[in-house]
Amino acid sequence: MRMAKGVEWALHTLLNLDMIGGGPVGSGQLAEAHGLSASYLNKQLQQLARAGLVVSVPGPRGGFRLARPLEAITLLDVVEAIEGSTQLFHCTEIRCCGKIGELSPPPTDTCAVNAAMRRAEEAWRQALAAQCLADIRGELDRVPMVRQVVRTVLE
Amino acid sequence: MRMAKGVEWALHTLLNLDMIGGGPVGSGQLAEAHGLSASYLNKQLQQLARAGLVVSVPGPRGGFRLARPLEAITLLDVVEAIEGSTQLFHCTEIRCCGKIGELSPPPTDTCAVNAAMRRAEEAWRQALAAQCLADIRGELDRVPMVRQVVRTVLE
DNA sequence: GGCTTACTACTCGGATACTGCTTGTCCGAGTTCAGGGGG
DNA sequence: CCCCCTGAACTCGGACAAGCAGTATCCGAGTAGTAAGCC
Repeated sequence: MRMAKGVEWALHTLLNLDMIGGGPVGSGQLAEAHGLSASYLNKQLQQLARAGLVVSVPGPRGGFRLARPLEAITLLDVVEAIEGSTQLFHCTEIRCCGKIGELSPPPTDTCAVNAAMRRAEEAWRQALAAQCLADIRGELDRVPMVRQVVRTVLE
Repeated sequence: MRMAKGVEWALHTLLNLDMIGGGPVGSGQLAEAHGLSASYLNKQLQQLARAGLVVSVPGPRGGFRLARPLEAITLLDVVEAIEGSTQLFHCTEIRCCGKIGELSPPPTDTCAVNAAMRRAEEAWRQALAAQCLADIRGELDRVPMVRQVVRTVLE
């Protein structure tokens, strides 16, 4: 049970896009900034574009730019954009299978195991939604040099 | 990012082991109760045994039985026993790679992105640790028939 | 009749294949820009 | 001198492989129970 590596890539890339300002930046440059695979990062950026977090500009001098300020992008937005779903536990209703399932009456309520796992996941989702990327940028700005470095690398 | 199916199997099996009472039950019977693969369920039970949630009894009339009451087994115990780790996000320190990494000074603090994800996961872990299997059994007992069915199936 | 002993059947336990998803790569569609030619 | 047209280069976008963790299976090690043989 590991989160896709693309989430980490997307988070850092979104932060970089914010520091550079408004102009679109190509996936090649963004990948080079952190030594990533350009094609694969491009794939993740397409996911972000579909989710409405970035907008893609085709053609030369094109690339990706933020669709909205970091204050309006939560960790949950990014995780859902990349992973597609934040549901960790998938109930297969095994309580209805096998000998126990045959002898038991068809259940009317939701599975208690499923409900308990859902409660825990909801706490995770809320914690993800409570943190926006602007908060992380705030921590990054404690070292003032990083902003300078990003602008130098991405021109 | 899906939780392993074995977690669901383990949770239902632990609940069944509690309803049956004290005697050890073989993985074959436990699997048949929910129409699962006996060999694979056995593998999960071994993980639970290593984690100290159940004790294994070898030989004929052997099997598995609970190592402690359901009040002392949390959802976190089960998830960690099966998954091995509850760390979803793995920071690969890409901030130190590529052009940005070369130009930036070696960081002293922990990655801000990593810290934010850890905070969210901690909320999940706490929600898992706050729920014990006895709570789930309490919900199951609302339908009094299930206890009867389990005892009939597992003899 | 009671004890010992060998055997059998049944269980866990770990080593061994298979499957699906994450990861990674490649090439085509579309667009902007530049340069040359014509009016 | 200005406008139009053609070409090229660069970008995104989706289709196509490789690697790995989760899934599933099988067979061997060990033990309790049983039944036969012996004292």
